[in-house]
Amino acid sequence: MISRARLTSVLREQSASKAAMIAGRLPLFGDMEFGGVPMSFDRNAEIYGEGESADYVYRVISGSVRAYKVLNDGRRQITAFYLPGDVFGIESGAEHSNSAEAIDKATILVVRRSSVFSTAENNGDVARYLWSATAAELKRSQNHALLLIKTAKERIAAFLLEMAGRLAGQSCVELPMSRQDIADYLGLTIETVSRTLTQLSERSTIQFLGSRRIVLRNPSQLRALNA
Amino acid sequence: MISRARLTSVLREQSASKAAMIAGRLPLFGDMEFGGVPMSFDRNAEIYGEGESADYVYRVISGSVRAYKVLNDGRRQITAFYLPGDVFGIESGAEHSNSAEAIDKATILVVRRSSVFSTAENNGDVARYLWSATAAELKRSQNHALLLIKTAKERIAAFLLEMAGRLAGQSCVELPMSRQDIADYLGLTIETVSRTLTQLSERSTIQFLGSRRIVLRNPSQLRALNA
DNA sequence: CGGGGTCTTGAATATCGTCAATCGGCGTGG
DNA sequence: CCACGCCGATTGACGATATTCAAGACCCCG
Repeated sequence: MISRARLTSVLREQSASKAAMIAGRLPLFGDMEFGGVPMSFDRNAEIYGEGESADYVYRVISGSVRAYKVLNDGRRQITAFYLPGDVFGIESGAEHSNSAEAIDKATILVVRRSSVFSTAENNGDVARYLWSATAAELKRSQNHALLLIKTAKERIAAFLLEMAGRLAGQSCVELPMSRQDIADYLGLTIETVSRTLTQLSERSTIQFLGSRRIVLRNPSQLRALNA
Repeated sequence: MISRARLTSVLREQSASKAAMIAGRLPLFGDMEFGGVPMSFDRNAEIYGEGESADYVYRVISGSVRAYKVLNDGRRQITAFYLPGDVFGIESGAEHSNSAEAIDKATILVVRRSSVFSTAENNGDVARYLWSATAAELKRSQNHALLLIKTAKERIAAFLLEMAGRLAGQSCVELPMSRQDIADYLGLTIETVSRTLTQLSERSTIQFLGSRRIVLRNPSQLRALNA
């Protein structure tokens, strides 16, 4: 994993030389580009921690990311999974309100917050983007809360449908995250997740091609579960 | 309840005469005022519904409000309670992403969205306020999701502490909402809420002065539960 | 007083969690 | 190339917590 000290120095360097702008031409959102640096994170490497100063904004280039909060006794609630193309880490305040880690080896575009914010001062489109991105997160969060009042079967069904939609799937979904990650996202235990998936497989609603490769044989059956 | 047609006509009238601006002088947020109208809503009256056009922004003057989403089988998740001073109904998109109802007889300041938005175009402070209000909602929503993975006792404790804090309490909290509202906020049943409150009362962590008036006898005990 | 809604309480059940053992894939090293 | 060991996933038996169904108490308002 690349330390935060290293990140700072990389960005300082880049800012001086504008090397990345010349080389990369990577837009942060839409077609808007702010001269960020693509960085590589190892599996399980921390990208930022809850309470840390929110000095950067991120975009997934490849791989996947989990954002989460933890209770003092260790229980973890994953608030979101971010997949290639997703922007995350935008904060209105000074600090990150949750933590983020790479799920697998991931490449993340890292952009200075100040670079985005100062542009937003004069550019209404950028300001609106920041707001609408936050509003979209809010919607997702509220739908996530709605998930957490459902039964285990319903939560799993909703999860599979969400992932199938976002992974722009062929007929087959390749999940990047472990059973523990799924459990912590859905507010269940790893055992309940496993058992429920097994049940769905027995009813041939889904089919396993390895524990993380899943074919949705009967999506409408899943949708029916999706109260 | 005042119908939406009536609301529209009230606001059109007001907009022409500016009567409310002269009479009311009611700021929407901070000291920013946009010429809204105070309106009265009966107990359980709908303020807006999920999916409706988000043409207005609201601020509680007196009384209290619940915002919620429902699953198609009727299960309801209350996403937030709004108390006097709280602003709600701000949307980045065109539609409301949840519904809102008055919990008790409430007076709500209703402001045209277009009036706020057009100001935000030229006024960075207003634009920033809109964004930071959405970001604050996002934080609350994520903490709410964190609530939903806790045990019943922990959820009740967190709820009591939250309400005690927001109701600017003396030693005594006067809850405006029913047990059913609490249950739907915490993802529990009404019976579990009732039983858990009874337990806390038996251990004299709290004391009842009527079913909705509660004294927090031992807040630190509640905080200890608040994992 | 009486009635309707809200709240509480009780007993039985169901769902999910816990604890524990086993399986299975995969990479490493002999 | 095969054996071992590790980590993740599955499965089973049991238990705890919250739900369900049902009855009764309380309280406010007419």
